[in-house]
Amino acid sequence: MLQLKDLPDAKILEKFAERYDDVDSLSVIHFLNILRIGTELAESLDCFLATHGLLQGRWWVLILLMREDNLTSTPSLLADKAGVSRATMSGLINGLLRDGLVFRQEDAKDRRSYTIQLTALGQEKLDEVMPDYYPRIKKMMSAITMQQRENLLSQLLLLKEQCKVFD
Amino acid sequence: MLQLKDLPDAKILEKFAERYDDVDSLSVIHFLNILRIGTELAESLDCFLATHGLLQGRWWVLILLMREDNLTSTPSLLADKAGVSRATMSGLINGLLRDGLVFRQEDAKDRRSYTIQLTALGQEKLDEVMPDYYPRIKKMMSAITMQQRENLLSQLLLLKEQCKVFD
DNA sequence: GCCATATAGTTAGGCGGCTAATTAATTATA
DNA sequence: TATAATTAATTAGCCGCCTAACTATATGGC
Repeated sequence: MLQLKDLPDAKILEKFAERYDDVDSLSVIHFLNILRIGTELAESLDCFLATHGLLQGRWWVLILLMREDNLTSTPSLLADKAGVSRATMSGLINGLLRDGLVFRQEDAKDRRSYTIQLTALGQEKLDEVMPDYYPRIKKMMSAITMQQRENLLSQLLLLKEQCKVFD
Repeated sequence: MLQLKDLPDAKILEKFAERYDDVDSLSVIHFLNILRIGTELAESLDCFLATHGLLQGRWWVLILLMREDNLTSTPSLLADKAGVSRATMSGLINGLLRDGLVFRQEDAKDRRSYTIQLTALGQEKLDEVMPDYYPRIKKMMSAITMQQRENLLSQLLLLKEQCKVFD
């Protein structure tokens, strides 16, 4: 994420261009603005979740469980889907267990493993958050037309493919 | 940041729409994709900085100092501009001091305060990183036309203004 | 001039993420 | 079948961020 608040303007970049070759001021400004706005959108979401006593990590675990037909998954699958390490998932699950939002069932077949299932309390938590979440997302996205959204996404996707410039 | 890897598709959201009203699947998918791509762009930058032994926090401090005519600033100004707390800036500055990339001058007027200045070594560090950074940014952004970039930014800006939906 | 208030920076402690090492169990192979 | 390799989860320890509390200094009425 880009925490930087004081983004460079053309004047500042001109100064840097005196010392360094190949400074394309507009590219830099555009790139940083994209990162900055992404950060602000994500911070808004975090802030919203906080009003429901949740952070992204735990919220996504609950949602990933609710996606499953039997409301059940395993720590390693959850880690992969949530995009965190297994160590981090251990911690997230412990917190959710402590609060009674999920419960743990030993796996009879593989004694190294266990499954995690959403509890009624976990479902209640989602039933509190999601009906507040979806309308807000709908409202936010309604700020731009469907055509604009598709353009936006396709252009972001082009940039994402260019992440390889940093390899 | 959106760490989630397994973004929901229309089928999953349909399932959620059975339980919750007002689920606009496309809005959710678009919103999460924007956050996800933003996260990936930021991760690429982090990864690039890591190859030069830097993380964003310290890198931005060096750049903020280089922007100044006398290569000098104060901890609190740096914290505001970098978008981190003063406590965090204390830690960043200590690390940079330890590595000799900045140095500290007491303020004769106000004994609570001091100034931080970029050292020759700090400048060398930037002279190593920036000539590697700018061409990559230029190359990345060249994936989309100037017109597309402006559209992209103006649409992202519209969404950013809608962050208020989460208040 | 003195005390209340404000301000600059640091410290302490918490949190969520990471990697690397560890424990325990399963699977494959010689 | 004994052992090597793999896999699942946890633990330990680090890092960067945060807030709240603290220290030291400066400032502004009374």
